[in-house]
Amino acid sequence: MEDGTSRSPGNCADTGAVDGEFDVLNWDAREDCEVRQILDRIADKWSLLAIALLDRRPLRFTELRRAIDGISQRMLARTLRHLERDGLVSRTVHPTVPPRVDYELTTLGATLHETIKSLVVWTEDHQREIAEARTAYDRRIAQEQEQAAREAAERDAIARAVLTGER
Amino acid sequence: MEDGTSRSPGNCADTGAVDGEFDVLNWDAREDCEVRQILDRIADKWSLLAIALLDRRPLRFTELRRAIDGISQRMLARTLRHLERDGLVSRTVHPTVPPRVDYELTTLGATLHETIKSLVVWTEDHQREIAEARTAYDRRIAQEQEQAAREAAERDAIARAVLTGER
DNA sequence: CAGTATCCATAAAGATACTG
DNA sequence: CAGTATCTTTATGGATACTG
Repeated sequence: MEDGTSRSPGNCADTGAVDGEFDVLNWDAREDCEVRQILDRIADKWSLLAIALLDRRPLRFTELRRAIDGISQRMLARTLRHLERDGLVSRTVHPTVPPRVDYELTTLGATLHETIKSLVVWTEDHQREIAEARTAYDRRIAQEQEQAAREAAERDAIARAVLTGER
Repeated sequence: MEDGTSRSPGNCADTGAVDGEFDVLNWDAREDCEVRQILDRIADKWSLLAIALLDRRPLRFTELRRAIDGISQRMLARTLRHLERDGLVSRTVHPTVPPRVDYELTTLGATLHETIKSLVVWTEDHQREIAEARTAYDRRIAQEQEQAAREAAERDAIARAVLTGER
């Protein structure tokens, strides 16, 4: 069996009313902070997709597996157990033959989905901008490398010329 | 040098106006979908924190390193390059001695921060609920295991009794 | 069907050392 | 200071076998 988050409890949001300016660099500073742990969990690649998909209707294990392209059986099981443990997803076993297990968002999970959705919507809205930024960046890097190569070649040529002259 | 996202372009949001019900399981189904790739990037553990921290003011490399507890130099450099490539963060080199490099959110990055913030706020708001859910889950699992152990012991006892009787 | 358990190959993250 | 290069460790994914 694999373990989940069994490290130190480490709650860090108990700083009370401190200086607002310094709080900035402190709000989720410590790694063992509970908020950081939760964020790591829900901002996870697979968790995000699972929650997004479960919003519409309950889904079975295999339905999720098919819907989330690229996830392994192991990772899906793991992700679902984590989400269940955090109270975001409920697992319902129907005592039928063959067995049927439905996963669905809890009330808590549904509230999370709202913010997740805004993230997805943002991504869709700015997809093109990001693609353009990437293209521009890659082009710039390529140009810089070419430039560096040219300069290196030039230095080489000068060095060779000097050596030839000295000879 | 490490490469970034250089796989197939794979845009999948071009399905136009299809059946809304089926679109659900298709909206980010394919792994090489551009939206999926962007989500994986921005929903990343470190990216999230970097963007959250950069919202307040520009920060230097080392400031970020100190502010994001637990991040390695390598991962910070990597994360920042990714964010820069995606046009979310700008990198400004000041030609001073010692060198000074400022990172700050771009306009695009600032819009993303809005949704990231809602995620962080959600986490803070529901931190306690999640903690309770975890405790309840862990307790339930422990009880189930105890129960299973008891049943196994009982079966053992019965089996032994039968064997004794047969003997 | 819905998993868990295990072994293995690979990829990502971490630690460390070194450079402009 | 702001990184890159390199090596090590850990996490993840794939395949397979096995339960209830």
